[in-house]
Amino acid sequence: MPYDPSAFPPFAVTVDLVVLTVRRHALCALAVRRGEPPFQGRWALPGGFVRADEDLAQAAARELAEETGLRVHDPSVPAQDHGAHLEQLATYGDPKRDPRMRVVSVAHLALAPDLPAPRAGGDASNARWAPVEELLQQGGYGRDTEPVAPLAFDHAQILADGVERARSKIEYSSLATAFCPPEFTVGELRRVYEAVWGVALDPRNFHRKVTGTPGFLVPTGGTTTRQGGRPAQLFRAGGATLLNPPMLRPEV
Amino acid sequence: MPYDPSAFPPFAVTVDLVVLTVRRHALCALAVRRGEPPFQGRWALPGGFVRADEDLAQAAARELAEETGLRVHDPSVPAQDHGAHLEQLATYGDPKRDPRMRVVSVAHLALAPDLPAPRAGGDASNARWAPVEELLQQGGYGRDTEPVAPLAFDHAQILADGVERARSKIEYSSLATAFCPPEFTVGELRRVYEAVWGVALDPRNFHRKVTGTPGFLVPTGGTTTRQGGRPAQLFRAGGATLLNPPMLRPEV
DNA sequence: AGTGCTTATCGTCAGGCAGACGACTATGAT
DNA sequence: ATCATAGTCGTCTGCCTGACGATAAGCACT
Repeated sequence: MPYDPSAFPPFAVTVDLVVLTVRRHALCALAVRRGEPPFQGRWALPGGFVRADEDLAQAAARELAEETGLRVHDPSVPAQDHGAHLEQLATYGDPKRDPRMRVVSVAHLALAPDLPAPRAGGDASNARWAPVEELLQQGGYGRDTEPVAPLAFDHAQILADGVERARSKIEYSSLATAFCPPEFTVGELRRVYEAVWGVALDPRNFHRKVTGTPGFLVPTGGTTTRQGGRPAQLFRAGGATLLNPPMLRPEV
Repeated sequence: MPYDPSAFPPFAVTVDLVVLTVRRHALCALAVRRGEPPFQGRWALPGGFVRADEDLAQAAARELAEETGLRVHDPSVPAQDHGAHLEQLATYGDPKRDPRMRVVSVAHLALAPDLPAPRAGGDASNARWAPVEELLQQGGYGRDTEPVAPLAFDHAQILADGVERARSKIEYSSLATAFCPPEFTVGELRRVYEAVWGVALDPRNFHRKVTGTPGFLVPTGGTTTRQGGRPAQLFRAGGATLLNPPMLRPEV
């Protein structure tokens, strides 16, 4: 069968981003306000079309930089100590997910430390960090007792999948450190787990677990007192990327 | 910005399938021989274009049925006791992955019990089950001391990702039962783990683990002796889909 | 300076689970 | 009858976790 362009239907391919961070003890996602139909005025995940000469990961990294200014952390650059974690999440291709045309969206998951105010192409009022609980509740009320419309398209599903991926992945990997600044304390790391999982963890057992896992944390020698209380040792993420045995998420 | 078809480049979207099964104590994948360029005559993963009105999962299920005759197991049909497991794996979209045009492929992972001879549109010589080791070794020799060409396109990467997904997912889920017939013994299930992981497991500890996990296995009352030796109890997969604590994969 | 509050860090103890492995059972093959 | 094969039940030891007591070292008061 020779190459026949009419043998397959054309698709538009986009990348959508679930960008997560931890702010004020809550897991938050980046949302942008749609300026055009469909779903005009509603909140959505950031994203855009994949360009003709671009890999999917490149497109996701480009969109992430455009929306947040974040560079993606590249393991091949050892000196580069900052930058977000970015990974492919899943692909969504329901024929009716975009009323305009057939769009297949390759969703990506990005994890970032707490950032300054977001920018969406320079317009701050059209982008915000919102607690994922608030974005996922359908037709409820947000923090300001302001009615919240569901996310545009199937973005609520994408966000839920991204949050679930993050929740499960910090169990068995060092991914939680992606939410932390380059140097952090055990308590700050514990608060990341608590925010992402929405549970309280025993500080003593947590401390034993993370400091007792070889290669997970590397002490930098410094201490800090930015949390109040007794000064805490500062750490950097160690080379170990897998956590074995995993951190156990408490039952329910 | 109004809707402008020229604002985004057109893509072809395909689904590719990593269909895994366990045959003769080895993890095998379904491969089909390409009948046309590019990569004519080389082995590849089964797959095809997504149709205009089709969801991605529907397209994958359709391709799976066309290649193997397998129906996908639908949890909403309780009486249906056979059928493959099918899940989305990842999406591959390098601009040069197909020399003809820009193709984004949404790979899916399917797990099936040992099947009769494969069929590829009725032509058996163009489809086969091959041990994944054989398909993944680059330019080596297969079981018949016959030189093996690498898989077409980026299918070696896709297969490797699918195998890795299967290997890790049987740790913490009941997915290994998808490789078994509807009724199976503890030993048969253990041989699945051994084939997928490529290790030997202690039969006594394995038996204790799987029979001691509530809801994982349900005895059917019958016994069988198809493996030789003492007759073994027959089980069906229980309702538990998550295995907690997980089955531990031995080190290295 | 002292008191109280906060957070960090170290220790102890009991229970659960996994790895190693012995022992016994029930079939088919010779 | 004996052996080979596979299945099933126990035992023991070590590791890890959850629960929680105790101490350390800062800050904000008075």
